[in-house]
Amino acid sequence: MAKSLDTDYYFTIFFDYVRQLVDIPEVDQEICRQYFQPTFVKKDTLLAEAGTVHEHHNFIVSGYMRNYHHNPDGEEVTTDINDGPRFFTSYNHFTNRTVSNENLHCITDCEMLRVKRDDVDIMAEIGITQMDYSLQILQQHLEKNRQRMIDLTTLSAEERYLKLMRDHPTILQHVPLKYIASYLGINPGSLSRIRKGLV
Amino acid sequence: MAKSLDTDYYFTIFFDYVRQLVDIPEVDQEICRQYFQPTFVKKDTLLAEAGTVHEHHNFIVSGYMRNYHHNPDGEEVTTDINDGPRFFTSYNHFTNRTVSNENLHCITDCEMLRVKRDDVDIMAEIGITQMDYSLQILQQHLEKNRQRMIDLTTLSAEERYLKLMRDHPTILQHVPLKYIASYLGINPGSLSRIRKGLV
DNA sequence: CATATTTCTTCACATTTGTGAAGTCGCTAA
DNA sequence: TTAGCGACTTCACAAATGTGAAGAAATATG
Repeated sequence: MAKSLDTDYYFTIFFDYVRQLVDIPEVDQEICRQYFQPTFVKKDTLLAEAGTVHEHHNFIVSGYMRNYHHNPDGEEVTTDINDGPRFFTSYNHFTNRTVSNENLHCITDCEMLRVKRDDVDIMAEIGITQMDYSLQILQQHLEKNRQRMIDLTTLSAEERYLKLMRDHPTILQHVPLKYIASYLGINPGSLSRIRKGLV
Repeated sequence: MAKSLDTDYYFTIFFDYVRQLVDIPEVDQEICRQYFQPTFVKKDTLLAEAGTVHEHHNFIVSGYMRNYHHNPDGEEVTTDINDGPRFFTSYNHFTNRTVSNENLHCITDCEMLRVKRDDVDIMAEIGITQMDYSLQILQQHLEKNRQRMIDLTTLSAEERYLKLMRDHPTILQHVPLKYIASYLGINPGSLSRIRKGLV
């Protein structure tokens, strides 16, 4: 019944995060403990690969991950950088079980809670809470996307970097600059010059 | 029972659109006909204003709309441009009934189906279909956003314009260039130069 | 129809950002 | 330790985009 002590706090962090949006009945919490698999992943692991069907829904307890793909020219493009706690999945391909074109890269050591694709459906059947929550979290993501698109269309490269620095200072300490440059849509050389100009 | 003939095709278009993602039982269709209000809006109408709580969920049957706000410098920024059929609502503020910072502007004459905020809840109670659909449509939007962010970070201004031209040629015929420029994150003068260079 | 207003274009110039080569630094593996 | 590799920086130059003013074109208004 009781889980091993050392991964207990995974769920503490997880439930605290979820409770920001919606209440979780005891029953549902137990279901989560049953299906979510505490996982430790070493730095520089490729958790899910482009060209495959992603089998897990991931919740980052701690650590830094990024999402990237290769464009038609073969260049790597980082589309998202995350520091937990947060869900981190390419919803579209995941729910439809289609081949994803994205790679999930653990930049640092990561503590995660993972749930298999099939188990998501089982959980959905058991309780409606999960669906309700899904709606909310999708909306939250949409809102974040909206802001990021506004930033990309209205801010200069330097302003985007400054904003990232202000809003997510720890990312800069953990994530290689080349990924940050790609995420911000800035050439690595240009980012270097921008950083130089700030001191 | 029967609706007036001239707005009947509003629902035809609406149901055809929804059916691309999910089946709609007859019962649900009747509920939709009951709560969705066919609306005709003249060109250059401000359908919903920043600083207010948006009271309607909008489905564009035909016409061109845009979403814009004013940034801290007071400059107008177009964040989305749509040609129907499509839903068009700032989900986040709508579902939470919070004051929106966005303006919904009908660029051309628009045919729409609108449903009041309160009625959305009633419909949700009646059937689960609507919720299931919401999940899907939110995911679809997320996917579109993702692609747009990729374009903004990896394509040049000219490439973004060319892509819009290729994927949505009719937008160019109906939407003033200043809005398109704002949407693409390009200075209107620069867009003019880019267009000149293409012939 | 004439006028006023808005949108779009054009231009010269400033600024920002990209590019590719070269160099520095630090880490890792043999 | 040393060689090698990847990440980051630096530089000079090229290219792309922004800016503001002026004018042309289109559209709205009386």
